[in-house]
Amino acid sequence: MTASQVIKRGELARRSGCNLETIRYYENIGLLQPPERTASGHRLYPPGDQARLGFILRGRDLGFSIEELKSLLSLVDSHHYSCGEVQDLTNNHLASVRAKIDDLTRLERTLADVSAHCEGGDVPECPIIDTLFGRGPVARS
Amino acid sequence: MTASQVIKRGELARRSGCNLETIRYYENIGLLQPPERTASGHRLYPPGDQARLGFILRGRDLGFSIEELKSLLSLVDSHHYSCGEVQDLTNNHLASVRAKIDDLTRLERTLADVSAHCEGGDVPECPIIDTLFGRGPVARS
DNA sequence: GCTTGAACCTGTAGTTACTACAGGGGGTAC
DNA sequence: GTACCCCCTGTAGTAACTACAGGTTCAAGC
Repeated sequence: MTASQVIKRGELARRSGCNLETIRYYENIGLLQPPERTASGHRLYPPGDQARLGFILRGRDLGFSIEELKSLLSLVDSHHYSCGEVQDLTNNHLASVRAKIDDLTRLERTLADVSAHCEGGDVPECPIIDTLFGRGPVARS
Repeated sequence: MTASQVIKRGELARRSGCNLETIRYYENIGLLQPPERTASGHRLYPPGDQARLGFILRGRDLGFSIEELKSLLSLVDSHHYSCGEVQDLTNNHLASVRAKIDDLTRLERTLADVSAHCEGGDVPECPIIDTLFGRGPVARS
């Protein structure tokens, strides 16, 4: 961990693949601590901050919300979290992902069903439009 | 279609199950036409408007975006749409729903995997945290 | 030493699809 | 007449960014 590992915002964005503005946004909402600055005000990120941003980005990739990540990071910051607490948060999140998949799967079946009833082509009657007007075979859930 | 079928916004909200404010929102963004008003400015919705709101709500239930519904409604309003155009819009939407399901399913597998590696309990080492820090077995996609 | 251009700084507005609120007017029942 | 609900308007808040305007600062080349 030498001084050469301290980088500015642009370089952090490049290395992490994160949008430049998003880094500032994460600082504004308290997900990233305000880093040290140069005399002229440029932000300087040590390796610890780089790892923390990586944590956040992987968490977002896994669909954790900002609030969930705040909870996870405050556990990490406390240095005395238990594996059970982390697993609870993860399992709650997993349950909501599964619920979303179920919703979308039902949606997909309905859409496929309604589209299958449609002959396409140039006719001016359309069972999809009928469905949306509540006249068709597929009702609003 | 008698005059008694003309209703005010609150009644339309109750009958449709739509939030009161949402009706005004749909008018603001051009999904619903500005209705007739009483002398004192209260909105009056005839059955046609009630059916149109039903169309919009069923469309939203099926996951169509506001922009997609604008396209569908402008087809309907043109009175010379073809079934094929409607089916194209529906199939595009269906494809994006399926893509979302695929994304979430991959997510679900990763989360289930990472949670399964975690023993829970009071130990201070956690494979979920390790994963998020990029030290674990599950990499960022 | 000077110039150029990229990188950085700030605050603010836009995105989606609503939802909620403040502050006021209208309608009706008692 | 007064209580109370409904309706009106404009505006701000939500999630998670992204983009922009308008202004410094840095680093390289001459």
